[in-house]
Amino acid sequence: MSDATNTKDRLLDTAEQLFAQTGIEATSLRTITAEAGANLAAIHYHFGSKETLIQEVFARRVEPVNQERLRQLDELEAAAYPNAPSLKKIIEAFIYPVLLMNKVSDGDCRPFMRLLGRVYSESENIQKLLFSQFKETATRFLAAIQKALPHLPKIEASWRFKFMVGAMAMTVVSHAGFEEQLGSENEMQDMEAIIEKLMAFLIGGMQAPLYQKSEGSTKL
Amino acid sequence: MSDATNTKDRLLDTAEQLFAQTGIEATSLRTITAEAGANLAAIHYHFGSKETLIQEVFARRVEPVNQERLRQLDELEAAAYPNAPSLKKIIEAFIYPVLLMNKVSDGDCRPFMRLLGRVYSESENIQKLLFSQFKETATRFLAAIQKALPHLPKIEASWRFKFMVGAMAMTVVSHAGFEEQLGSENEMQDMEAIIEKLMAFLIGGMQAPLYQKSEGSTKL
DNA sequence: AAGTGTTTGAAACGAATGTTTGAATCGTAC
DNA sequence: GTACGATTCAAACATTCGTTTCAAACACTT
Repeated sequence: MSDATNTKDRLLDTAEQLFAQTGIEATSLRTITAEAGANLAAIHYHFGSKETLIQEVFARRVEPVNQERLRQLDELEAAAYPNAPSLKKIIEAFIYPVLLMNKVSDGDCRPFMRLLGRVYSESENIQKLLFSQFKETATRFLAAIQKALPHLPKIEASWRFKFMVGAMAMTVVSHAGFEEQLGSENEMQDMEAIIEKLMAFLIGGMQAPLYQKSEGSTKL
Repeated sequence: MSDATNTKDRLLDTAEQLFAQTGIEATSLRTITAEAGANLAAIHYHFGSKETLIQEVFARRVEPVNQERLRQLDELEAAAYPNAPSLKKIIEAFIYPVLLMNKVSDGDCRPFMRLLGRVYSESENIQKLLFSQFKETATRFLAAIQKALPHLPKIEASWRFKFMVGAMAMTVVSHAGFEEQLGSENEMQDMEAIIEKLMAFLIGGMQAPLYQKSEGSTKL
C-alpha cells in the first residue's frame, strides 16, 4: 500500500491513513501492520507503544506547517518594518501553509488532513501534543492580528482568531471527505479556489464591526 | 450522578456525559452502567446494543435544536414576507438555538455540547445520523442566505455557509473545554457575550467582498 | 567465513470489550 | 395472595485489544 522503503516509514504512512479512515482508538495495531505488510511486533520494536506511534504520526506533519507559518510571518514583519503587516497578508501566512500541504514533496498529505479533523475527539495526549506545537504559532499570529486591527478590543480579536481556526478546520475536513453531505453541487474544486473563498470570509469576519443584537430576536 | 428517575434516562444522561469526557469508542458499557448505578445488562435490555444507545444519545439533543432553528426561520420568513429576512436575523436563527441549548429546561446540555465537538471523529454511523438530521436545516438556511445575499455567487455562499458551521463548532468546543489552550486570559464569559462576538464575525464574513490574492504572497 | 548488532517472525499473555443467558426481583392487575 | 409482564442481577461467553517473548533472518564489519 505504501511505497516507503523501510518498515518504520511504511508504518507511519499506513497508520496515518487508517487513523484518518477509521479513527485513532478504533484502529488496531494488527490492522496497521497487516496493511503495511509488517509484523505485529514491528510497531513495538520501532515505536515502543501505540501511544508513541500516534505522537510521531502527528509530529511528522504538524511541525513543518507551523515552522512555515512562522517563517512567512517573520518575512512579512521584516518587509513591513517599522509598520505592521496588513491583516490580509497575516491571514494568508496562517492559512496557506496548512491547506497547501499536499503540494509539498514528501508524500500525500491528504490522509493527514482528514485526520486533523478527528483530533478534537481522541485521547487527551494528542490534544496536548498538538496544542503545545501550536501555542507559539497562535501567540505570534494573535499578536500580529491585534496590531493589524488596533481599533478592535483585544478580547474580541482573540475570539475572532478562534473562529478563524474553526472555519479553517471545517475547510480541511470538508474538502477531505464531506463533499457529499452539505450540498454536493460543488464539483471537486482545486484547493486554490477554496482558499480564496475562505480568505474572503476570514478577512470580512476579522474586520467586521462590533455586533448589536436584533431588537426583536426570538429567544428559545 | 444523574438525577433521572428511571434507568433508561439515567443511562442516556450518563452515557452522554462520559462520551463527552472520554470519547465514544473509548467509553465502555461497564463504565456507563457503573456510573449510572445500573447493571451491565441494562443497556442491552433498554437499547439492544451500544450502537443504538449512541444514536439515541444524539437524536435526543439534535432533533429539538434543528426544529427550533426551522421554527425561527419560518417565523422570520413569515414576518418579512414578501421580502426576504435580513442576513443578520437568519444567522441569529441558526446560531442561537445551538449555543443557548443549556437554557432549556430538560437537564444540563453542556456535556452534549462537548460531545458535538467529537462528532467528526467517531464512527461513520453517527456522522450519517447527524447529517441526515441536519440536511433539511442546512438546505433551508442556505437558501435563505442566498436570497439575503443575491449579489453573491451561489457557490460562494455555499462555502461561506460551511465556514460558518466550522466557526460555530469551534465555539462550542472552545467554550466547553479549550479555554486554557488558546490563551486563557478570557475569563469564563457567559455564552451571550460569546455569541455576540461570533455573530459579528459571521456577518462580516458572510457579507465580505470577493477576495483578490496578494500580489507578492509567498508560496510554499 | 565467522561474529555481532539490527530487524522480522510466529505465538502466546493478560486484560478489556460487547453481548448473551437465566434466575431473581419488582410492580401491578386480577 | 397469586399470577404475570417488566426490570434487574450476577455470571459467563467469545473476541479483540496492546503488549511481551524469544527464536529466526538479515545486514554488515572484521
